[in-house]
Amino acid sequence: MDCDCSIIGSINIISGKWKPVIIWMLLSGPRRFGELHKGIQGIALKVLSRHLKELEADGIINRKVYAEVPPRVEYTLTEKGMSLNDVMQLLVEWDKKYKVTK
Amino acid sequence: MDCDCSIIGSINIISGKWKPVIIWMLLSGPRRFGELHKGIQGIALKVLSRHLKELEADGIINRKVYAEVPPRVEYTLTEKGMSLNDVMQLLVEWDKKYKVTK
DNA sequence: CCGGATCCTAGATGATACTG
DNA sequence: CAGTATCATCTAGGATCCGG
Repeated sequence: MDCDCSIIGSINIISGKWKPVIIWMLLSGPRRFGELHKGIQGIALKVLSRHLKELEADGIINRKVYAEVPPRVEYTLTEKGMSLNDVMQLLVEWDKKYKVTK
Repeated sequence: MDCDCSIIGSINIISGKWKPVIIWMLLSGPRRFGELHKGIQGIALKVLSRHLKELEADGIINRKVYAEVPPRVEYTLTEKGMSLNDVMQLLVEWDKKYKVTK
């Protein structure tokens, strides 16, 4: 293929059962690991952990560790991650328009 | 969850290794089963078949069967499917901007 | 030519217990 | 608190054979 690959690349990044939700939550501000876990109903710790690592590797989010007791880790969106806002908004609008989500 | 679900719904529809490519191909006009199979390098027949059924079930594409010999089946986008054009374009632009696809 | 039916594999997801 | 380790499960994806 040729023209199609550009779509696959971007889709892959937000593909994953929970990645869009993670991004969505971070769009409204920094979140700690525990907050994400609590906010995303039903996600397994392991999955959240791996998704966060993948998103970090893709340059979508930043991971900031505070050397405190108790430990604290905050996740924020990078500029690249922020730019996904448009895409997310469009998807939400599209969903509303066509009542995809029941 | 609540606000997040709207994203999951729309993501799920275009989630799948080849669905974006299928939609992308159909955006430029109707395609026959064989054309899609030939155009999408490396996809298995079964996968293409299932993806098409799912997309049809989701109301994204139409399946038109011609009672001819040899058999002919054409797939076209529904209005709902067409409306994904904006999303796809945005994804492509986003990819270009951030060089996601190598 | 267009797929449906089957079987198979790998990776994604989930639940629980354990560590720095 | 923020994960990792481990085990079980689930599902998408792929290959092949067969029928309309």
